[in-house]
Amino acid sequence: MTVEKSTVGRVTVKLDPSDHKRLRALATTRKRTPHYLMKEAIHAYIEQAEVEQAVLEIVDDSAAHFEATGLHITFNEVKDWAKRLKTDRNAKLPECHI
Amino acid sequence: MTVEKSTVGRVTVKLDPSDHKRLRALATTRKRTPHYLMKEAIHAYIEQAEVEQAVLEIVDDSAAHFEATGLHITFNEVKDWAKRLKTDRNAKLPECHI
DNA sequence: CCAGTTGGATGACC
DNA sequence: GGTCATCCAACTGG
Repeated sequence: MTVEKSTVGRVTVKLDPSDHKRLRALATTRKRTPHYLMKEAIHAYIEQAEVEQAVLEIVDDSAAHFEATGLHITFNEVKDWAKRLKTDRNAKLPECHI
Repeated sequence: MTVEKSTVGRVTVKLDPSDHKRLRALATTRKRTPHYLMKEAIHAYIEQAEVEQAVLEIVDDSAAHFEATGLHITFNEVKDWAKRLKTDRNAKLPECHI
């Protein structure tokens, strides 16, 4: 309507034909459009990258504590923690228990 | 090299200005060009996506076993296993020990 | 300086 | 919304 100026942010990404092909294949498998996956890829990458730095510091520091104390945590707790990091970057690891 | 120049991979991804801005900020922090990160993002996404399906199946099946037996594994082992999955999708979880 | 490649935006078409 | 094509600016190797 009203010949509006969409001018939505388009960014031309130059990727290898191999990547493009795999992207399309993935989209077909997921019943999604390749473009949707590209947006997801960029969006996810940014979120991960921003959280990445925080994770590396927390993990490295916490991991050393686990090995030093010899404590163990359940695999389920590790997964839960990792998922919470994506939405709560200040989420710390749960209590360590034998 | 077959003088062929058939439109090298150019994929225009329409993303929000917020994503584009964050992408540029990330590139500046990493001392890389924004475009390079975009390629990396798509490439990494494909690799992860292909392995994702395998991980979900293995994790779900293995996780149930951990909870059922009540066994625990070290956090370090979980990290090592996750990293190996990216290059070895048939890598199974290490021995469970109390 | 020119050619090839990367890096980035825009217009057009489906 | 999704996809392709073309042009442009900059850096790089010869």
